[in-house]
Amino acid sequence: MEALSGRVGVKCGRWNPTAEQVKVLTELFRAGLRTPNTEQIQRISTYLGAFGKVESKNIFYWFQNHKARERHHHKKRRRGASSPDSGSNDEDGRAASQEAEADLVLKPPESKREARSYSHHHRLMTCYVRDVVEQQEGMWERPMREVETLELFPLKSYDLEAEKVRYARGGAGEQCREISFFDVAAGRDPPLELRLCSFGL
Amino acid sequence: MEALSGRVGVKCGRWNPTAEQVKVLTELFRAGLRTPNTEQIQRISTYLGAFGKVESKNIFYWFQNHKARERHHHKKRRRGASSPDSGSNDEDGRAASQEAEADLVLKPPESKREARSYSHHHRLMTCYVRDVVEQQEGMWERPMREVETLELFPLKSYDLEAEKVRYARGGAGEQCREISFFDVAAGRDPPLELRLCSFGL
DNA sequence: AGTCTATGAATGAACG
DNA sequence: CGTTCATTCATAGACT
Repeated sequence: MEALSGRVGVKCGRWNPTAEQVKVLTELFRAGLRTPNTEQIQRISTYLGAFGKVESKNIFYWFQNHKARERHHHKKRRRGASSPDSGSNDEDGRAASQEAEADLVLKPPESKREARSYSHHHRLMTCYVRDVVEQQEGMWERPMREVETLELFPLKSYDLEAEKVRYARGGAGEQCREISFFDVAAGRDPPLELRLCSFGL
Repeated sequence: MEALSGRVGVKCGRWNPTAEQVKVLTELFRAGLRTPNTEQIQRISTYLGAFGKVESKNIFYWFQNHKARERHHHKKRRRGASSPDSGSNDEDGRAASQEAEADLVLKPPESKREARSYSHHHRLMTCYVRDVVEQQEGMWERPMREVETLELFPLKSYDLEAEKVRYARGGAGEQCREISFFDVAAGRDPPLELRLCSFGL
């Protein structure tokens, strides 16, 4: 059976969360996290990175989608019986990854003002390293890594048009690599205590 | 086959629309409905519920898939100029019910849950007219021909917003069709919740 | 048997 | 943030 929970295809065109990643995200969501702020996203992203490749934007989208969908049709929870997959596809065919089974312990938001933390996700910026590996004739032996920051999400012309949205999509001859996620480096605990504690190892 | 479509196997794992349900959905689609909003979905779902078990999300997915696939199938468009007005350029691959569209007046579902008295009625389905758009080689991607809404029934002064049907392309050769839902409670006429009238051709 | 295909379901990504 | 698009996974039914 294609019960290969470990996702098949491995189409590197789109993030395919692993079972562990989904589990963690789901837990966080269940715990109440709805709109993680940049810092939280970073943390989660970093944490989940241990289970597989993941970018911060994936985390961002995941929560956005999960939240939006929970209310669209998942609200009509009635079936239960079958519940094809979705929520609990786990079954963990086999914890593909090592037993780095991590559980998370997070404290519920202390106060209501928690959601206020997030404001602009436009703030998110990523640094890409563009390796100009043009192996063409007359290539400028200039392997300089041009680092440019670009917005993670294509913003609309509404605001911050001050910046130029450079689309650094994977182009021929040059590959982009993400080296860092956000413009901020969290060093302390976020206001909203969200801790990821892994135990078992 | 499941001519009776009375849900034979009862594969509770996946919705299996009955012939009647598919017919209605197909008609609605061919009539121009592409992305029903929540309310419309609810209506359709309720209506189709008389023919068999169905959830709102099924309706949602149905339209989503139908639209996506139709479009996906429309990629090879490479027709050589055909007679102007050559309305019938099927393209539909599987031309479902290309003809039987005429006067499809759905019989009122007789289920215990009848029409609840809606204090006010409003047009739930927009009616749009789309005339034949012959696709020529270079201009087939005509934006949206501003569809216009027309009413058959004496609608009150409802806002004629017409939900800016941004995507009206697709089914080339679309004739004039009209759909409309209206609440039964509004009148003491026989409980007809959904009426689908097609004309043209 | 097995394979195709149509299509229901899901979800990542993105738009407005 | 609600909505929509694009891909993909999964499976019932049809065909050989």
